[in-house]
Amino acid sequence: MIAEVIINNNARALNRIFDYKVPKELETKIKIGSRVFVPFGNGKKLDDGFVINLKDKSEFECKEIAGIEKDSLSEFNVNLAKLMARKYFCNISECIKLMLPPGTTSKELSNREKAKVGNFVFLNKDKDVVEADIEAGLIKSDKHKTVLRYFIDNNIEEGIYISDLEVFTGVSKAVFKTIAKNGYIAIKENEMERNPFLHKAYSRDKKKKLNEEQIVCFECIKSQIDEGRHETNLIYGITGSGKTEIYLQLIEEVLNKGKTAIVLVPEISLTPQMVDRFLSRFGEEIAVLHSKLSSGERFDEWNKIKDGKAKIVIGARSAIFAPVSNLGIIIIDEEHDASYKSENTPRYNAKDLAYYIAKQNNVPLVLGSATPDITSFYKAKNGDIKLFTLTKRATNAKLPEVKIVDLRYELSHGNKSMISLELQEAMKKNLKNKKQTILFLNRRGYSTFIMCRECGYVAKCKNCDIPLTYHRYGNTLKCHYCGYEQSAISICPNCGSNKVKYFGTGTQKLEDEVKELFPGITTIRMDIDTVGKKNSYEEILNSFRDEKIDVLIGTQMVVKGHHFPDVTLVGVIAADGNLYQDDYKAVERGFQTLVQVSGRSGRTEHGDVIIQTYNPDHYAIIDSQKQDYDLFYNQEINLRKMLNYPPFCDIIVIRFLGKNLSDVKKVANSVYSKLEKIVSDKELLYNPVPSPIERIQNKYRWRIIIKAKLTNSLIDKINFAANVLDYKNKDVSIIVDSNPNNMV
DNA sequence: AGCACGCCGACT
DNA sequence: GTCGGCGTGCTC
Repeated sequence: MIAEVIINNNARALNRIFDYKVPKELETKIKIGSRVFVPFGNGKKLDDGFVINLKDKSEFECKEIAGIEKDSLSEFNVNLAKLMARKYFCNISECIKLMLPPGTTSKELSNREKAKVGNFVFLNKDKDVVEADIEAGLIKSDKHKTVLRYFIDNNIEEGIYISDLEVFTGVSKAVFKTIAKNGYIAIKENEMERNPFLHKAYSRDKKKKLNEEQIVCFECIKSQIDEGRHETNLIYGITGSGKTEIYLQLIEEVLNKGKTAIVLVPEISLTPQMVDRFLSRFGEEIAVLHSKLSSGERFDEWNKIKDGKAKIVIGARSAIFAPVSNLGIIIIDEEHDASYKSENTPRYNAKDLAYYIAKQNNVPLVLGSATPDITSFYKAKNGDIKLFTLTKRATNAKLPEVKIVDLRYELSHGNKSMISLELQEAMKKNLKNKKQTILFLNRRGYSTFIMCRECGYVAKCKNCDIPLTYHRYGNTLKCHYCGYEQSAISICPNCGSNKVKYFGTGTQKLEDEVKELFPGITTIRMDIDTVGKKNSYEEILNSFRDEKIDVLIGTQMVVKGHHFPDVTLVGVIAADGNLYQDDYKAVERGFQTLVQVSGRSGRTEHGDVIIQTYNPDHYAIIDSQKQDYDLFYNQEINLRKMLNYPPFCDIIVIRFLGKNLSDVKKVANSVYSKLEKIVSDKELLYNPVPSPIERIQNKYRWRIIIKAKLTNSLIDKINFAANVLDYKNKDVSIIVDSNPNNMV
């Protein structure tokens, strides 16, 4: 018996099959999807790999499989990984990794199996004490220090699996015993199953009565569940129209049939409040997968699913790979959200995969949004997916009143502030009524542009082609792409003049301006600079609500989720930022953001929204003022058709990155000339050009764009022309991405 | 990716 | 002489 094995390695050159003999004693155990270790190359160490096929003979002289590991993959997942590798231009092993228990894919794991006995390690002394002892030189062994530092640096409070600790620190169990003897750590057997909800009190919530629109939708999808039939459904319903209640009742149907459910939500809306909603309906039958879980927690959740203890999985994008058995439904909430598309290898789109998985399993896929993805809505209009429209709000709240302020007028009438007179008045009124205000500005920092007015010099990052942003805290200039930092300048490094001026407004300056305009008010700022630590996103929003802070100032982060009953005014400081980007999705995203941020105002009583813009005539702005998605859709889809953008084709971006500009150009041109010879005239191929930001982190970036349906034949052509192995001596990486979120 | 092989220059 | 730089090629 011969096994076809994929080596677990990201190297492009190893993305192919290697044949191995299956030893007699493993013949009954081995199957497609088995994780095995095999001798590979000249190294004495065994590599790990995955069996993707079994056959009788091989044309090669084969080595023998050395052993089989406990983790394995389903045959379904093997096929999914193959399909993904092809469609997303990456290695099969990179796709398989998404489907394995988290934290089990690193190389040194061959002895993991016996280590997985459930021993937990805890820090036994106060962090400060341990830190002080290290500083004082009381702990001499480097290994001891490594282990203790690991606890301190990663803030591990609830203990960690002993096997994980071995892997993460590279220190063996024997050493842990010594450290335990010295009293710094404690090793406890099977102390507990960590449960992220352990300390959470939740109340049981009864199901709500559905209105007529909801019933139509529910019954139709229920019939798909009953009949074991795949169908893609789009629930298009304004905020508060009760989409979640439909999800909950559909899940109940699925559970009654002994099946399981996957619910995908955008990472940012995976909040305790959101999870509470599911918890209070279904109790602890749910597993939650998101980026804030520690590796141990993540591993626990994964096993809860695998063992069938959890029947409902809620998670961000990668939860689509959760190891559920007997799947009954897939739900994707806020389906328009950009986070469903991965911007790292494998650059998969969870929505496409959900469609494939649901179809293969004969279960319904449910998409929900108040502002659906243009492509989804197009498919719904065409009848490819079923459309359900919810127009009635469950609560009686009315939509807020939205006003547009023309910033050109403000400027010409001498108002240099970023806050228009109209917004100032509205804020004044709101403050007087003791209500809360949210100000949205998608630029962080203090000043966003630093220029010498004598010679025109602009302060730019030394690693990227990007102007630096001034941050008042620390008096530094920062690059928002690579994180480069330097101290602020007052004298031009080019001409020596002192006429260096700081232009542009970020959230920090806006906060200052607000405080100046309204002395004595309380403000809180939310952007990457204030949201860093675990949970602090939640903390900021909680203190905004609970401490009744007057004004919340934030970037994109303030747009989503959260009911703030006392917010009756939302101000959008500059709505234009994104509308004219070199990106076909920019306008769609701009519209969605404006509608969503407007939705923060007046959740329980009358609310106002003021949108400031230099382009008051832009349809995205006008339509968001009217909060009219259908109108926006009609204009946008016409434009997409005219310009031949998705959904009428796919946009495939081939990126070339490298330290040496001429090599980057050379490779791009060479790939282009290969493509030129093989693409059909329906596949529009564009010349290699520099990316909008030509250099980031000292790497030059060029790109080729193809506008065409990404068919299997086009995939083959691209794989042929953009083969990295042809150029490996040039040190240029080639990344292929279809329908990316942004084109930078 | 890692590792060996092999072909060159520069040192105890 | 031989140590070690890294370009090339292979892994069932």
